[in-house]
Amino acid sequence: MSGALKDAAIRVERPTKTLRELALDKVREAIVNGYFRPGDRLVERDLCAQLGVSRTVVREVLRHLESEGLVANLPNKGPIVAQLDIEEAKQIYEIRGALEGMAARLCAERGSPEIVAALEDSLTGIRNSYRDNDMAGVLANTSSFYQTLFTMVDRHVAWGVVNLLTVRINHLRSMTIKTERRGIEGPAQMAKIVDAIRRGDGEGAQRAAMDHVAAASAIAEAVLSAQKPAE
Amino acid sequence: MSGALKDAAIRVERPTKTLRELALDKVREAIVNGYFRPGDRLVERDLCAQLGVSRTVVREVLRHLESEGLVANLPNKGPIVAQLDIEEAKQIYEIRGALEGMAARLCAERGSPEIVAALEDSLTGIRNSYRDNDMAGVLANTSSFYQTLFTMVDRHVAWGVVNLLTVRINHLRSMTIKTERRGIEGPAQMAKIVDAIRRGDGEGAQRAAMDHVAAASAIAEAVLSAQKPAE
DNA sequence: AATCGTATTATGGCGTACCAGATACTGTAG
DNA sequence: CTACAGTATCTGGTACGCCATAATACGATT
Repeated sequence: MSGALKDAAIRVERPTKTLRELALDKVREAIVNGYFRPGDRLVERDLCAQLGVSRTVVREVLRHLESEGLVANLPNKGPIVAQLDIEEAKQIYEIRGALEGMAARLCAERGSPEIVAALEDSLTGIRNSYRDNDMAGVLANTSSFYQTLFTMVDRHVAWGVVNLLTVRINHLRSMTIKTERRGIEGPAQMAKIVDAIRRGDGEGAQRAAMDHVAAASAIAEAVLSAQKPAE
Repeated sequence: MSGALKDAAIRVERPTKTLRELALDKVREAIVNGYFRPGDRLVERDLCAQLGVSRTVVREVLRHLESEGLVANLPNKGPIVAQLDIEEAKQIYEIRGALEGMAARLCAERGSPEIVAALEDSLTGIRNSYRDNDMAGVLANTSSFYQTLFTMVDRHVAWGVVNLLTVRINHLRSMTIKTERRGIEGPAQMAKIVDAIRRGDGEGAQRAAMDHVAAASAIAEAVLSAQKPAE
């Protein structure tokens, strides 16, 4: 074990990203940023030109995004950017609630001060970002908040699932955090989670986490249904 | 709307499975059936020959399986069949517990007799399959039991997540159901879920579902740790 | 003989060209 | 103005080739 760690420390960390991974990130970014809009067709050969890579790479990227749920494939028509159905979004929030609630409960039952400290770090990061109007910072710190929630109790698989689902609602997230009062209520709800964890109150931590997600879900639903008629 | 339905009814249901999907199913089957063992290298050109398709297709299939977690990609080495780590398996069972518990609770709160009827159908199917020693039937009926649990309350996304995770532990499942007494205890636990749903007892249904998964997890852990030294 | 450097091989990563089938568009003839 | 045929577009799929890298085998030098 310690030997393996020593090796890992010495290992020359060559950024051996394959072209495919780079392209994957680019396209995913383009989708979540809204450069490609939901319903847009993703023409393989056009993507080749825009990305400067071959069809082989583009096709693999499209397959990957398809299995992530960001891209849908119409038979004999080709891939399009997946539409985010409001029903689906609600389900994704519900699942996140279940899993984040579970993780919060586990954190509370673990009763480790490091967890509380790490969570509070992220939380002050969120507050500062809100104060500076740095929305990217809010997202990043929120993400790291949940990451510690999951990984401090070694729930990497659940964290992976949450991430997988989150990319599908990413542009929703960037809209909900801009909502009025979210800069106050969001951190307050998260502080409740941290408080319950500090008290070792598993039940309360779970409920607080689920409440927080439920609030986000409600905002997302409002945003989405307000936006729907405009399309 | 009715026009669309009529069209759908008339539509000639051509099995428009693309070659890629066929190959995907074949390889996935081969992995979960144990034809490819965990740790085996999956050499692209060999797979081309065995499947009778081109490298492009094989590569897309490998990417897909990679994002399903069935295949791992070693940098500069290539794809291998993913090893199922015991820790990961436990986490998968835990997530299933959370989601299936959620679905069971929703079913109970819905209070619809159709749900109970459908679940009992699957349950008798499981009992009959156990009686006939038809293990494939057990798996199929168990799957349909959970499918109704999720889809009758329109939780298709959660059902997708559960399916995604389940393929990774599929060979575990086929071992746990063969365990002694599982033919009695398994259906009994599931009957408890159905009972709670019939009573409209959401809390009880959730707990029963989580108990059932926990039991499966414990058996899987025993099987896996007994098997580990042999490797 | 041991070690170091080099050639070979296996394999994945990537690109290009080509064909078939489906679909959407377009222009022409009746 | 309509119907039909032809055409362009696009994906699905295949074949082939090139390059980079890792591992292994082999040979040369000290």
